Amino acid sequence: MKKPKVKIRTVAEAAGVSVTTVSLVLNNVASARVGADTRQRIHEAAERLGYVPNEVARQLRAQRTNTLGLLGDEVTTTPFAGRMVLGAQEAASKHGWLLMLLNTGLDPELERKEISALLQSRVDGVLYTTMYHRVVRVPDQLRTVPTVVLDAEDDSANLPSVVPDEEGGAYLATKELLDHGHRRIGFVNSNLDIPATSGRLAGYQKALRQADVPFDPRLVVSTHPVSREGYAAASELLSRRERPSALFCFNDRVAMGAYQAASALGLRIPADLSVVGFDDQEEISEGLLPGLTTVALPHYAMGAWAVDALIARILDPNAPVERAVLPCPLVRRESVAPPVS
Amino acid sequence: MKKPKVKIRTVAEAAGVSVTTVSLVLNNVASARVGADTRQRIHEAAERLGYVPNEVARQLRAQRTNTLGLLGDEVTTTPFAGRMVLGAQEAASKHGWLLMLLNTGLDPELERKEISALLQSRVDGVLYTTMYHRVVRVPDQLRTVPTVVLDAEDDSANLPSVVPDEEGGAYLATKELLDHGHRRIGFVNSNLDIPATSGRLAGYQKALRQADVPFDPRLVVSTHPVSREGYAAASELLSRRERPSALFCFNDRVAMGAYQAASALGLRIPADLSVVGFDDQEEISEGLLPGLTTVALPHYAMGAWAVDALIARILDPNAPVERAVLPCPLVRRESVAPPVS
DNA sequence: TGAGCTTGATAAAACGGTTTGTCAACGACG
DNA sequence: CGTCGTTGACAAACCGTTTTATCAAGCTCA
Repeated sequence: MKKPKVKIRTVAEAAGVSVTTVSLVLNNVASARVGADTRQRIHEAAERLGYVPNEVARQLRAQRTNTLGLLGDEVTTTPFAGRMVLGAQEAASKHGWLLMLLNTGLDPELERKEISALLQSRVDGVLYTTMYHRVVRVPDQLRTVPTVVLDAEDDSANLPSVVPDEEGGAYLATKELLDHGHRRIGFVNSNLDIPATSGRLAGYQKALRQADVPFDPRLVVSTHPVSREGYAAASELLSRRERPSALFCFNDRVAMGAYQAASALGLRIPADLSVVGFDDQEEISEGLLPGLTTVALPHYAMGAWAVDALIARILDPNAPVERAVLPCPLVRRESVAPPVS
Repeated sequence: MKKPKVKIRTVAEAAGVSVTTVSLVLNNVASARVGADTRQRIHEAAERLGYVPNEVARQLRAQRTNTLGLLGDEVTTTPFAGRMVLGAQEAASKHGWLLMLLNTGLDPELERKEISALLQSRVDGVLYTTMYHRVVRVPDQLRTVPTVVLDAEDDSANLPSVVPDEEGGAYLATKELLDHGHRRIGFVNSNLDIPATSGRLAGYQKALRQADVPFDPRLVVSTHPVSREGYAAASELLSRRERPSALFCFNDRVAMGAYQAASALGLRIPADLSVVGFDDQEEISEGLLPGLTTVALPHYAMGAWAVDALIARILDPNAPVERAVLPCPLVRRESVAPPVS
């Protein structure tokens, strides 16, 4: 229970040298000239005493904390974003930086003060993130600290940001179905006003166009993108006289509803109906039978990219403002097969 | 782009007083005697200059960071644990503390040094957590810093910890089925050697005993608790001559498999079969049709409890070592109904 | 022999706050 | 009129590092 706090001075005295010398040696300062024997003694003393430098003192002196703040609208902990946080965390760790969690609550007035106070000199930069891809207004208080927008785009467009390539992902999904021979491909889109809605529609259309399949607006239905609504939308689509042979679903939850709709209609997947989802929420995509072919959101990669970009900006404030759009890879499972001819 | 760094000295000069006085006034030190007019001037100056104290300097002086480390085996960001992190984060925030994220990677040797270095004086305490409830050996390096074990129990049993009441949750789940009149209740348990397996079995048995329903071991099957295996296990159970009228599933993923098994066998839920899950993973429990009645793991509450306990211990190292077992509430949806008589 | 390098090491000044101890001025009181 | 307590304010020490500037000693070379 004793805590004789070994500080740098302790080591210095043990090695019979000055504090300066210890610091120089332990930090491997290139310009320092210290005899080999002295170095030896210092290292030994430090080792023996179990010396670890006080990081806070260091931070004060260096005017840098090597810490990033992950600031989000309750996001940070949404199950969805887990991998994004992980990507950020591991990237930070790779650079030797730490990640601090900050949730913006609901009271913006209160939050404003709190955040700027907490941020003050505790973090060198901020990852501003949202629960899902959208356009945000970054709080003014962040103007003073290097910031990167994660899984979102700021309206002013002068901050680095990283978002998923919604269009590219939808293109891949649709193309996967086309490549298997499908021509009547239903699309259960969302009815939310977010980039994913328009982006995925664009990707769907692009793939069709490229395959010379005429776009039929009647095959596209919009709905609130949850399982229950997906069930309803898919049921409607699949009950038509000329039913689609495949369904591209806005997300995995919708796809889950589609599975249930197909089951209710006696349609087997993928024999009678092919389905592709979006998001790759593993509880769903892996849990469904058969496994759901879907498009993965690059959460991990986005988190990592954002951290890299942020640290780059901290180190060099004049670094260019990049706005990344990361690819959404197709994850093949068992829900796609050629249509019955 | 100017940054004339307003520090406490700036305020002092602006108000025409000493640094000491500014500190005293701004921190509302009770024992300080400062004239009302002077206070006024200081507050005005601080406000006008937008002064915010440098937190790092403060930490150095106070020898305290008011920061907690959330340390886990990749946990911290598992979708599952999102609400746990949120609970911890919000509790910390309530106390005015911050949360730092640390993932223990895979290389324990490397990790050891890294962690102890990072921990050194950057955090005042550590939340040691795991992906799911189990017994862990807490790394030695944590012996030096106040630690609370979250969603796990340490083998030495001398650290505060908080875990879900597996038995109580299973009891509630089973009782819910019994209360609806079910007597033949199948239990698809996990085959993993974790507290949840034995605890949930105990709860299941306790509920049966209390309802005077004899325990029939043939109604219990063990399997790897994922959807696919759940499907197989449930199929087997439901294909028996005397099939159970209800299924208690180890977790929601298993329940998801059970839904699919029921569907394949032409059994409607809840008319022909009642199902209760465990975990309340909302993507599943809310996504299934009908909604899955399940037992929620108290992730949020556990996170909050752990933070409260940790801060209490930091403030008073002699605080008693509590080991909490938090209740798992039943979440009713639509998957339970009386059996067909 | 002394001027000038080089080597090895250090004292002291930051970094930006908090806290302790001291002190001058002033009114009250004996 | 001295003494004492109170009030209001501040100087200086401290927290644990890093870094700059300085210095003594030894060596080289003219």
